Amino acid sequence: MEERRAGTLTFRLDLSQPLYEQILQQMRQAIAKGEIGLGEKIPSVREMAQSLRVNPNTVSHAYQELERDGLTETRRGQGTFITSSPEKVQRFREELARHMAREFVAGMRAYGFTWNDIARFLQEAQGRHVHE
Amino acid sequence: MEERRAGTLTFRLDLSQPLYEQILQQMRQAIAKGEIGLGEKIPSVREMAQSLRVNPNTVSHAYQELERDGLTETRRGQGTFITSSPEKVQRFREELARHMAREFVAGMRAYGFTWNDIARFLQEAQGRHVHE
DNA sequence: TTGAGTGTATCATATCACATAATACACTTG
DNA sequence: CAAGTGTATTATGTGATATGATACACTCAA
Repeated sequence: MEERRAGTLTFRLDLSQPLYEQILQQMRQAIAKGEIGLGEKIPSVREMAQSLRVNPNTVSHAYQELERDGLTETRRGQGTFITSSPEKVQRFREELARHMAREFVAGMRAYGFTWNDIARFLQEAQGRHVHE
Repeated sequence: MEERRAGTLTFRLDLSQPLYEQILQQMRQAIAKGEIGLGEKIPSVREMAQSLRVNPNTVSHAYQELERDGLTETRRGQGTFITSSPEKVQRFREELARHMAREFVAGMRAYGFTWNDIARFLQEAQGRHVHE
């Protein structure tokens, strides 16, 4: 429920999930939405840890996952930077979306829902948002 | 990866999730799909534990969640039975589907995907299944 | 060259969820 | 009464997570 700022980013952390997972996901979302520019430097592990009031190891864990995602590059002695390759971000977004969609459809089918059911509940869920 | 049988049911358990969660989900799915008849008795805690080669406490944990779902009724000294109310099963299915759809749409939007994106990836995911 | 700031690695410690094991209790039925 | 129900309790063990304290290799500006 509480907001914590780190540079231009804002984080919401709670106890429902591992901290490093929450940091990781919110960083992924910020990158995917272009809220951090390509090639931009993100706060250092120690800075981020202090801003979020979290242990540096926890931030480091999240940063290492980001690099495995291909979303960041770390330069020893310099810091961690968003990848300057739009293709890598795009690839991440597509793989993620495909994964989420597959999981959702498979999950619904495991409970016996047909494609028509799925479409119906999605329409209902969409109603809660502005159509873009 | 391994299949374990308990009465008419078949379970697949691994180490990727808590055991009680896997038992719970697969029971929910069996009930939602009508693979267990309304009012039917399900294996006792000890039976199920032996069939699945799992601790009775673990099975008990799953059974108690099932009752919280409104999917089963427990009669002390007799056993655990699927609810005989079709409405309760229907209600569970609807609430579950609504929840899954909302979570999915919200998750996709958190990464900046529009409704058109969502529809596109869903079509792609659907292609992996038979249209019913 | 030095010092401050990078990411990273390694200990130790603590907590929590999960699973198991062993018992025990209240209840129902044959 | 005996066997089979679900449930509760206590103890033990394990793994993931988080913290804290240090240390190391690297880069860059002063």
